[in-house]
Amino acid sequence: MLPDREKDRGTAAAQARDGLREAILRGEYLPGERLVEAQLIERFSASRFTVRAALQDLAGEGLVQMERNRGAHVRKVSLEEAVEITEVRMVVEGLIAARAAERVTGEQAAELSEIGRLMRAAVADGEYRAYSDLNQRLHALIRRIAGHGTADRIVETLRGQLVRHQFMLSLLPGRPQTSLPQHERIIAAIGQRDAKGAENAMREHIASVIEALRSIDSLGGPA
Amino acid sequence: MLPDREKDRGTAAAQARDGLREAILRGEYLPGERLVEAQLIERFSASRFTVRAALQDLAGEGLVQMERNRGAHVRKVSLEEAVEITEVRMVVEGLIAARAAERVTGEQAAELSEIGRLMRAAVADGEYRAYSDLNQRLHALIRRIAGHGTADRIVETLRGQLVRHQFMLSLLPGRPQTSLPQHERIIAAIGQRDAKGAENAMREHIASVIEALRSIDSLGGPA
DNA sequence: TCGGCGGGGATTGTTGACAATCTTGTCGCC
DNA sequence: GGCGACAAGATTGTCAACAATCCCCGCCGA
Repeated sequence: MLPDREKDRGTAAAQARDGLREAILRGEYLPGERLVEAQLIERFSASRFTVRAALQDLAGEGLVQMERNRGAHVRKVSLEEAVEITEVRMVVEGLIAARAAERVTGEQAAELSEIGRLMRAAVADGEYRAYSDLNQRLHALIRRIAGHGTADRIVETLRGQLVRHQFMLSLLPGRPQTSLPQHERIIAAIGQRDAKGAENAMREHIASVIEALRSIDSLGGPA
Repeated sequence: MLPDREKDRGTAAAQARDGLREAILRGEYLPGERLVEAQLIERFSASRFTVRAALQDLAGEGLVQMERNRGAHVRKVSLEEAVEITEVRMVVEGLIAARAAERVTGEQAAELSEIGRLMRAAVADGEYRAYSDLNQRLHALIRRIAGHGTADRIVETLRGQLVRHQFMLSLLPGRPQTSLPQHERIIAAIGQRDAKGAENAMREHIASVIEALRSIDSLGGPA
């Protein structure tokens, strides 16, 4: 989906694009906020040409929205859209998990188990920030094991569109207790090279994320 | 994934982008062929600025590949990539089919059945071109019923990257006989509002497309 | 006081020119 | 005759200026 971008790392255009993406993902620009070209020019010491190219790229990734003669805004993702995006993530990460189960090596399986152990420890100690990091590491490792470039790019793009919602998710009390056993099932299935089981476990996991997403809204959701 | 583009329909930029996309999809520019800006400027009577924007957009869709200082090429999709892309399509269209089964109205179910009847007739009469068109109509209708914007955009983007391979698929003798019953099962499951069944039927159908894709290669594949 | 109507400022859209880079063809040397 | 360096041409990368558009604000009349 996304084009390979390894070719031009370091150019002004790439720097502006990556810098702006980071800034948006970090929450420096809030959803709906206007991205004025002149400001970005100053911030990234780039020309308008470069800034516009960066904005167009990020529009392609779904992070910003451009309207003719009205400029660029940080895209606002409604709850409904967030659910849709997560539904797609559910099936694509399911595919990734299945493929990871088919291709996993012994060493990689051990790495997965190690993450699982760290996760249990983090939950037991109430270190939710660490747990959240491990969660990311787990999903990333599974994707690396699967080695599915197309699915990978899509998931990465979708994830970018959700950072804001994901962030709120991690604040939900009780989430780790819910997701820990799900993660363990995923790890176990991949370790046993059980493709179908891994896919199901991953889908159930993300399905529960969708439920959590919905519950966020009902208790005074995003701004 | 793709940004909404209804805002600027009719502008020079949109015309260049859509025109170029059509040209690539029509096979007017072959995979690997260079897209020289000067030529495109003349062809679409657009400025370089506009042409570059169009190229960048299509790069975001995965149709063209841009390399710094080396210009834009029509992206070449290897068999392996084609399989990957179709695998993702398999799971995402599965999601779409499941959702279509949940939301289908009586009228829409009748429309689906009608397409099924026409398909049977087309295969019986050996009208494979008509069958291929019906195939597209069927998938499009299912997507419309599902009303899943995010999944829709992704499938559309992926489909674009495969036109060349899809085209060859339709030439495979015996394909219609294989896929007709699969289509019938999809239609039946959606008609019965059987979400799980619809998803499975769709996935089996596209899984068989993947097999067909692989077999194409083994008998003297794409240039 | 409220609603329509310009005017001014800000912002984006577009163009053409110039600079940097790559590709190709040729020449000279080994 | 083959190989590498060089130069010319082609192509893309970047920029700054100009034109078009929109939005907000104050003004006028009902």
